[in-house]
Amino acid sequence: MSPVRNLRHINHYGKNKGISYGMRKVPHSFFNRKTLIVAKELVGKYLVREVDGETIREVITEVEAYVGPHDLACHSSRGKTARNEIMFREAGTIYVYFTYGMHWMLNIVTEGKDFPAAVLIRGTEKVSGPARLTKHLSIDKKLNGMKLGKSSGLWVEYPKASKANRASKLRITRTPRIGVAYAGSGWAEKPYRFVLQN
DNA sequence: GCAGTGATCATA
DNA sequence: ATGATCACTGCC
Repeated sequence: MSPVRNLRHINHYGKNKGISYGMRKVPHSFFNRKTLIVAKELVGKYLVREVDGETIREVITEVEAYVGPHDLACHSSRGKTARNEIMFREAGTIYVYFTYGMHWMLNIVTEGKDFPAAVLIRGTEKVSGPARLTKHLSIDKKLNGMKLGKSSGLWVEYPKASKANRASKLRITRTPRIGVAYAGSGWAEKPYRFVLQN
């Protein structure tokens, strides 16, 4: 059984009624680490959305790291603004912003308070593309500034340790980030996008 | 290949 | 106040 099939099996196991047997919530401390580490480790974990009594639980397949104010592709690279002040908050805070007049982007704040960095969630097993993902999961500005957890109805889970998932090795590839060609000094080319291979 | 669509931000 | 931009998508 391939690693991904193994994860899908676990996903299916805990699916209905919002129950998550064998799953554990990722603590906020998970996000209070270097953004590249957080990004890479988010791939293969489960994004959980609880809204209107329904629970959606899907494997995260694609993310990008925006590593701090020195990163010229990062919103915080030109100082604090009304929009990006969320990025200066504690790790595990949800940063949702609006772009192109119609799309919501989902990010999770990383690293220490007052260090503005985040991971953009770009896709799950069911949907690819950051704007399609937020539409699929009913994510918009109402979540902006909330923390991951029951109160926001959005969090991340991972399978409890077991022989099955300890044996699974995820195949993750790294590429440059999408849509950041404007970023100078080599930041556009940095391989900060992490994708789970099928 | 590019239109759509409007908040956000820099400039003034 | 104004104009350019935009961590995108879908249709041509």
